[in-house]
Amino acid sequence: MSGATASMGERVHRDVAVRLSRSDQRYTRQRRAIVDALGAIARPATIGELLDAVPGLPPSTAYRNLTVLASAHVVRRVSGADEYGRFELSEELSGEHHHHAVCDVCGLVVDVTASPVLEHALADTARAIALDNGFDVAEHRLELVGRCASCRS
Amino acid sequence: MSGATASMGERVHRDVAVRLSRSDQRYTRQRRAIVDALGAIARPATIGELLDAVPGLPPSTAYRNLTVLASAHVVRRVSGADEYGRFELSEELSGEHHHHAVCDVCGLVVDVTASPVLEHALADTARAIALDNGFDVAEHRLELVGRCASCRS
DNA sequence: ATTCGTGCAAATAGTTTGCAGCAGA
DNA sequence: TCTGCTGCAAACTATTTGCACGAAT
Repeated sequence: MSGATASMGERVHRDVAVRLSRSDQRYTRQRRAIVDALGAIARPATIGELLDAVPGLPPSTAYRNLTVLASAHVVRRVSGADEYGRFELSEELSGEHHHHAVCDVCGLVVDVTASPVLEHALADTARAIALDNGFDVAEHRLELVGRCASCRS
Repeated sequence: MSGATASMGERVHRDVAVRLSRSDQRYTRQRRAIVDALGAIARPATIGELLDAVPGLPPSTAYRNLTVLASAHVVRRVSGADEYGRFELSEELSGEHHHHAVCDVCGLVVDVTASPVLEHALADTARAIALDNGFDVAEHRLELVGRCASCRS
């Protein structure tokens, strides 16, 4: 496996650069570092985790850049069980549609993927429920709540 | 319909009292007011909404009581699109299993219910996905993301 | 009576903003 | 070069805590 130090695929960085330039934004050292860190962590990360993962990244810059990256659809804001801002690379970038499993003890959030068959079934059900409720739905998210391995004691 | 002023069903209050006494907690004026307000609002409410709904409720008391009520399983903490603490009565109390539709423009969260058939299909799918991912799942939540009526402009 | 809840005010933590200097396109 | 990003520090806002008084069992 490639280390967390190595930058992630050039493809991703190129993609990010394009998305940013669309909004007249630059792809800078810190933004690159944030994207790399999110790629390395590989699950929704809190601001605190990001600050730890990128030494020398001041909170103000982190917040500002996450806002910018979110509006450029490079990252997405996720909410877990507790109230901490969590961010992950957008699905368009990471290339895989996934859902989340949330530990109701420690708040950890991990990614889970559904097989195509299950994903299809899920999408159908979500669409039907939305229809029944007159909601104009763009997207569905499934959250599995339970215990993570380390809280299962 | 019964007004928002009237206290909600006695059954609910009795149930809350029992749950609280189990943890050696008292069912006080403010806790009662919070339960009534959540019942009247009928969707996940932010702290701010609660403070408005219950005149004379100081923030400190609201936070403290919501924490107590949450650990007594009277209310549940919910997260929406933005980062605000939101609370709703627990499903065991309100008696109905439901999901949430989140407006990705204004952050409003409303309850949606699924027909028994759809709910069953959803539960099956969720269980299968959890199984595939080796997650010990207690509960599933579906979130529909889209636009609420007033943001649909 | 005794223990816990309440409300005020002060303390904290998380997040946002102003501004002068550095860096990317 | 020219505009926008960065980092520091100050400002805010949301949430938590200490403490003396009032209320529930």
